Amino acid sequence: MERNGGHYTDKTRVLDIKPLRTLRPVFPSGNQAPPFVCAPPFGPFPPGFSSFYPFSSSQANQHTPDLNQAQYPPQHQQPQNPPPVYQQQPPQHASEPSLVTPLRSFRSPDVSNGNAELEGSTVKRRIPKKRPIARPENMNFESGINVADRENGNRELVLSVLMRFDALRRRFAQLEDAKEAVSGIIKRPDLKSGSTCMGRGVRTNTKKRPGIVPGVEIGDVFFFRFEMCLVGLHSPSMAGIDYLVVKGETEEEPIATSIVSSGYYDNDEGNPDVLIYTGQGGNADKDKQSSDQKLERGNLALEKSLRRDSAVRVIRGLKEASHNAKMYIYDGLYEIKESWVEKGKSGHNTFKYKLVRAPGQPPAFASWTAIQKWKTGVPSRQGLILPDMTSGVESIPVSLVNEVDTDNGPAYFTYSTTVKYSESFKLMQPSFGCDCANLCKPGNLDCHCIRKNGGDFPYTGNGILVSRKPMIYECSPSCPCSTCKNKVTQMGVKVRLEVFKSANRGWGLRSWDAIRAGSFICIYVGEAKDKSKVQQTMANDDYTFDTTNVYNPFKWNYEPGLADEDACEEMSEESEIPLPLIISAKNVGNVARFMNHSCSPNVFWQPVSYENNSQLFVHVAFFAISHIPPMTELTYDYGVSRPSGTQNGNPLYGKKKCFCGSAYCRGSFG
DNA sequence: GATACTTCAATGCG
DNA sequence: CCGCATTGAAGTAT
Repeated sequence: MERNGGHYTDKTRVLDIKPLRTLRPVFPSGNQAPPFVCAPPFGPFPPGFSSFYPFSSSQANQHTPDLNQAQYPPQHQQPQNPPPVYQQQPPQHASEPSLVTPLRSFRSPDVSNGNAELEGSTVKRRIPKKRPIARPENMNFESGINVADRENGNRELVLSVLMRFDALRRRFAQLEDAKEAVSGIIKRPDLKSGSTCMGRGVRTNTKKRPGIVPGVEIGDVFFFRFEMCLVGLHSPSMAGIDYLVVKGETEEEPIATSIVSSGYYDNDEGNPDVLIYTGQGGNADKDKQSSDQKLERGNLALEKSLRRDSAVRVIRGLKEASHNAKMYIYDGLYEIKESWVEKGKSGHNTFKYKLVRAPGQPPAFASWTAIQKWKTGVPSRQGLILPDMTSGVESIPVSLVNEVDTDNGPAYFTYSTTVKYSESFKLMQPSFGCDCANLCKPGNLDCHCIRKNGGDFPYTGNGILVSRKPMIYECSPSCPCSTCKNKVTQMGVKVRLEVFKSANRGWGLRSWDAIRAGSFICIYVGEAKDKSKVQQTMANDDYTFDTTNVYNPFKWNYEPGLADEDACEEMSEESEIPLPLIISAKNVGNVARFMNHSCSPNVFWQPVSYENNSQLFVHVAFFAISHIPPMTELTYDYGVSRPSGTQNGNPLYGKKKCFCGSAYCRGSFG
């Protein structure tokens, strides 16, 4: 039950800066990509690292020691006056050619080997394929998860399993999308990925148990039933009741461990701590009439749990009214208070169970219901300063909220959704889009834009990024493919965000909506400049994104050893930008300027380029690393600025003290 | 151990 | 945007 706010490392020791463990230059020479060794794919997570921290400000305040802000001013903060005025800037169009001066060129893509190379990028990132064809008989796949950890997990492992599942699922979805409908085999990428992970031992908490599951935290969100199977939260792939047979006084009897409430039956919306749950079975099937439910299996288990006062885990299935997003949120332990039999809609008997949430648990489902109400405006969000700090520039409002002190907003800046390019970014060469008629179909290798991505369509059908890459090429506004899905980062923010005052790190960014792994969040807006032509002091400003920083590499993509197709070669995931780019959001920016640093981030940045008016632009786009529960602060790794030329393999230290609170905190950043 | 059965999934089609 | 049919895999029961 310990959330990250409750357990801080001793910040007085921050001065004693540790070496940055796995830091590597972002442009390593040679083929040094580490072989996959089954470490957690995205930097280790501390066992208690966390997730859902709804209404965190008040809770955090209770537990957070004074972190001596006078001595270590929070990152990112500008002088607080004058009062905030969020002047909006009209969307920038091609009518301002002098401002929209593009980047230097890319070499025309080398389509022959399916790999677009950037000019000025001297390092060829392709890693020679060493793996044999990934067939079960000649594969020697090891999950890297030992027997003990597979039985009883931990936070790090749970997050790792979820990431590996979803990376594989996205890849299967990508492969399916690319096939013609006739030969498409992978109709259910979730099942395919899930059963692959099961078979290869990419799972944890296989020991079934009632109560707490190690590494799974209240408020965790899931988007597929299989995700809950793999981490041992709820093992049936479809059924709603999970149970376990234990020794009773006289004979063996089942007790319930967890239930999924999909909202299929009517739920009492009144009190989020109470759940009336309907037993299983009795439903009409294609060759079966509906019938009375029987006191067996899950129904019997719930009855026995009631007798034994044994609490069950409850997972709430949620459907957001606005769009079709279905998801699950783990809402902790409930006690079964009573049971009865009731006539269902079909006139047959159904079992009913009244469950009441155990006290003392952090809110999860209750927070979600509260957020749904905020969206209607009644009651309004507590601590609201501005309902939309973008003044309508974003299609979805961005709230400005302060629940911790009297600060009424960050310093003045101009909100914009488009990057301003300075004169120094002249394209040396024109660039071309594709000539697809209506939309660019995945798998269509005649599409120039798809070929620039190495033959892969970078996003799944619902706009989720499949893999990290040195560069993503999107279709451009001037491509004729008007309804094309390869324009994800050009369509603006799609999640309901809020800028909030954090307890110890100034303003931060978080989302009212749950965010799926791989979802686009926003781009980094500001004034883009060639760093080599800018004074050093400018580059050191707060509110600056610097692509030349040294970033901690991490593994996010699917593992070729898990995908059962042989064509995959392991590509570098690390970003590759053709010139030292800095983006200053000091005067002009968007929500990205409020995202804080963390050494265990939940967001990564990815270079994305697309052409406009025959000129190529590079953007820094942010995507979710893992599923992010509502109200969890969004953070990315700021990296460490590179001292000019004097690196010599010595560990690099950031200039700012880090307050991310992660057990894997490097101590500094920036 | 094989195999049948159960199951509040997820998708795509009309 | 929906209702419906289709396909589905783990775990349990036989």
